[in-house]
Amino acid sequence: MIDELRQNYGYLFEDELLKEIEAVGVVKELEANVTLIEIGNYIRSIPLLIEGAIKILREDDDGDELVLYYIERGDTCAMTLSCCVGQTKSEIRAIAETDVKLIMIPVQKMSEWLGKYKSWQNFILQSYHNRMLEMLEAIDTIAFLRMDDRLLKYLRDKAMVTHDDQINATHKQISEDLHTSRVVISRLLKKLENEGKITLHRNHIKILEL
DNA sequence: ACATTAAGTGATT
DNA sequence: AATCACTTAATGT
Repeated sequence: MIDELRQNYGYLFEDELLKEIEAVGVVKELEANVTLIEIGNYIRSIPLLIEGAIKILREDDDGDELVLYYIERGDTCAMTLSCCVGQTKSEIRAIAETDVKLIMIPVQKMSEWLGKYKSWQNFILQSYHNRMLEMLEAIDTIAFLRMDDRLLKYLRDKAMVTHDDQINATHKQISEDLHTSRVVISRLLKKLENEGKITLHRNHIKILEL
């Protein structure tokens, strides 16, 4: 575990902190599409991502989902942090986008380290900041962009996060992520295909250029 | 061969 | 951009 830690966080944290993380953290491996955090859950530990990607969703009153942002290697979840500190319920749902390996850190340690390690403090603050920026971007996308732009961004994000130019999702799943109807996605995807940016197949999409 | 599920399309709001 | 109604195509049993 210490090797994986070094590899992914070594440049961020000092040795002492890495050792503490090793002593107290629990490694977890999850398959794709497993729910890590459900809305309303209380959170008792902080995830540090080693491998894979996690998708953070918000759910509205009707139970419709909306993707807020993705967490990747070297990230942690900002929502988790605010929940832990405030001892409140989770406002979001976290689902493993790919197979995922992560280290869970108990809340107490995480706040203890805040005072103890400058690097940890920076890490937390930095990741909070990044998440904030991503959130703003997500809001912009929803409020100001039309569906076709949102779809493009979605495809780009998804390809980036999975490190693959093949996207395995049905039009229906995409439409649910983007909070729209399947028909609209089909039409927009068709348009992108005609523009030569993607090719469509049953159950997956191949990205040519974005 | 038949049922099921994914995707494509025209018309309407 | 959403919804309906319907078609076509791919896949599973």
